[in-house]
Amino acid sequence: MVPKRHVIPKILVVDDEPDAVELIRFNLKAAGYEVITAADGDEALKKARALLPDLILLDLMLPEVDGLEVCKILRRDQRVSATPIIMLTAKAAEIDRVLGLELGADDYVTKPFSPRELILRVKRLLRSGAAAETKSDEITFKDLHLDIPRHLASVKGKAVDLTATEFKLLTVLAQRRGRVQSREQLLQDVWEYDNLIDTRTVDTHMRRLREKLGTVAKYLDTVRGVGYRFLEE
Amino acid sequence: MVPKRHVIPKILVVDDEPDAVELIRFNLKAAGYEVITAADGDEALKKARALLPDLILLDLMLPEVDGLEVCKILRRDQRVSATPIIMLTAKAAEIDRVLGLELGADDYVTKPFSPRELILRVKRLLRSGAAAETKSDEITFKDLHLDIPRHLASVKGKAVDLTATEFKLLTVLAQRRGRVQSREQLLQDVWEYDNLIDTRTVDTHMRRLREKLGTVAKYLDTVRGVGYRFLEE
DNA sequence: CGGCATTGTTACAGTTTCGTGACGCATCAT
DNA sequence: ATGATGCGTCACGAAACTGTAACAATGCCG
Repeated sequence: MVPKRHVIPKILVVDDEPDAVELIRFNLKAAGYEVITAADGDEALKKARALLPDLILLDLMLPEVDGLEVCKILRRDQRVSATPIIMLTAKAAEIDRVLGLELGADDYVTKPFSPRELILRVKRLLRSGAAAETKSDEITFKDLHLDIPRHLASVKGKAVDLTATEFKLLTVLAQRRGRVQSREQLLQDVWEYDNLIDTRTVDTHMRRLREKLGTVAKYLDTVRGVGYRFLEE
Repeated sequence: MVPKRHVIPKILVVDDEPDAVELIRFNLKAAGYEVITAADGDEALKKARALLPDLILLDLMLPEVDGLEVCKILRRDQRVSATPIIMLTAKAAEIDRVLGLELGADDYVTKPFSPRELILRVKRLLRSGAAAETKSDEITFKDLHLDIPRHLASVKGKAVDLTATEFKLLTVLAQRRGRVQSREQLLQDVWEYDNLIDTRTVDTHMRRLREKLGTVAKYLDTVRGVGYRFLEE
């Protein structure tokens, strides 16, 4: 499903300005990544498909096929649709425009950027591994399937009837798979701003979820004294 | 936990020209920052690691270990790799600027600079929250791996089940690797303002940690009459 | 070697935290 | 209206965690 990760993360840098490419290459290599480059959209598409990089740094302004187009095409390609993409743009204002187009980049960096900032974003996206997956509007993990826009949950293909709150709680946990969420955090994200709610309420909803989820319940893990998490394995 | 930002941002100024240092110190203090200084590369490295400043002002030309080298070394050190660095350089030459940036500085200022300009850049970097948000959320050292957001500890890749307190204690020690922490200090950082607790409690938790950590236990070092530390080698 | 201070170890009781079932209230379609 | 459904809170018991004290072991000083 998700393309396998390389031991040394492989990063495809797509930019037509040689200076920028070299600066990025230097820093990524120093940070321990393998770097491949492409100077235009066609080359980018070819290399992305052939070499299956773990992450793509994509300049917005490219000759021929521009960055937006490349991004869209990549997102439609099964093999690379899950690969995180960081967009490079010259102007902060462009980000708004890009966001408006909803084309599924995972992060944005405006030029000029500090290498440290870039590396940090790269690290973050690579670490979150499931980056693309968590952004998508469906989540499948083990026996569980969540279709977020349709508000449908199923275990082993069998629909499970969840209330709105239960669904949202499960979604938040599944999207942050592996990471512990405190009750406060969950209240904020699931119940939104309603700080008047008792933290123990979360427990009750967890219980109801567990009850309904059958075999999936064992992935709903309590971390005593901290919060809850959706197990990764 | 992530090393917390100091309430008053602490800035390390590294320069071997006393006049320049004083000028900077005066202006930073006037702007409400705490200032510490180092006159050469070795001192800079030591202080950066021991005092964990929120930002570093680093002169490019230093006796012994020069600024570039210091920058490189700091970037490799997990504890300070996320600390923003501003390079100070006497030469306006573009070459130096690029070199500095490639080595991971976040900004640069050419001498002579106006105090106002310097303060503005300092503020910008501190504000960008870069420091806080980017401090590493995992720690790997020898056989030990700590993933803080996931609340996972593992030794040689095998998960170790730690309670909330144990996890936090270990995290604090690992983050301050090499430095001895007094029991009082640990109580403050791990137990947070709960000064009613007996210092011997720390001992008990250390024991529990050692028991659970197997081969890593040998890095949990007792400094008789002082406290505990996580050994560096 | 002996005495003192400090730390390691063990056991245990008190406390905290969590899962669970029950309850009352609000909403809503019938 | 009324019954069903969802939600938030509460109370209780079980289990896990934590702090402390008491004792053993160790290091340190002369």
